[in-house]
Amino acid sequence: MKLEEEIQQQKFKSPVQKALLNIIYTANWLQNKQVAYFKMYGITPTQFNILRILRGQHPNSISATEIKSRMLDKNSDVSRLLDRLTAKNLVAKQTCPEDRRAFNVFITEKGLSLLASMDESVDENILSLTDEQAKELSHLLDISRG
Amino acid sequence: MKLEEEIQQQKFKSPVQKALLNIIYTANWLQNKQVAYFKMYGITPTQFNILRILRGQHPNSISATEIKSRMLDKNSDVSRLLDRLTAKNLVAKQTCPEDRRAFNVFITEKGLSLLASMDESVDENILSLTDEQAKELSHLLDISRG
DNA sequence: TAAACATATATGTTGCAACAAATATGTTAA
DNA sequence: TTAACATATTTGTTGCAACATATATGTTTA
Repeated sequence: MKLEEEIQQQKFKSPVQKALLNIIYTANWLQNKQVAYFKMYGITPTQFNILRILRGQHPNSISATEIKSRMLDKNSDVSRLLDRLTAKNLVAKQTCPEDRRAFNVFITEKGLSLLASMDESVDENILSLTDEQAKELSHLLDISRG
Repeated sequence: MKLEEEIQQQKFKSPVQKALLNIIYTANWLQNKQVAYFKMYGITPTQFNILRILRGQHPNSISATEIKSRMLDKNSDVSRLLDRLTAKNLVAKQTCPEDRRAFNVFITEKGLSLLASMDESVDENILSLTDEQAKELSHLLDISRG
């Protein structure tokens, strides 16, 4: 279904404005699907993003600042997000001996097995794109951010 | 800057998964820019979306349900969003005589002049795309939602 | 070495978002 | 015509998000 039909608007100021609305519309659509899926596992898409970042480092740990620099939403309140993940025993922290302001954060066994229990291919099955189309889309998005 | 650099991740499971992350990343990036801009006018991007929908109907009015069907985020809590806009006197409601469950919502003069005072071309200047690229991007996004 | 600055993280506050359920009105069909 | 269902919107509740500011530690430089 085209954007025009999804938001019942036939005319746009320009192709660029239409693309902007389309990005936001598509991201909301995606987000809503992801929220529904991740809810079955008791986490949010943002929390999933953090778990996946930490799994990439496993068995090493990284600081909250480094997590933030790798996150999809650079505005996230990492501190309290980690609190919630810690409360669920999905991640753990130790104060960093070299820099006592910082914490080393790592994913727990429980976090790893949560990820393992999830069908992460959902991620790929949500979007109806061929590899070629996906590459072109990523390229245009990269360009669009200047 | 490419997604790889933005989130410091070099490898992805597939081009499709990378495109998914890129959509979310770009939408967050966009959203953060818009929030900053609209804040100068005391509204949020979602509220702006509603005002623009209502301006498109002016001087007619539409119901909350119809507003929702035209919104970018189909999950919005339209009821309370309209409360907030009403409190700011940017929109107004009257109970609909034909269907007393519904309200007719319309934009006020104050709402119209707020929109007029804003430089709405920001919308178009945020994204660095040519018209051709924008069209191709919209097309790929339309496809991706299946 | 002490003051100024930078960095890492936490917290107080306010308001918005999400979910479920309620209310109120309208429509349909036995 | 009344019970069952559908639709339009509101509201209670809970928790998260955003913003500014605080705290604590580390680094630099006069």
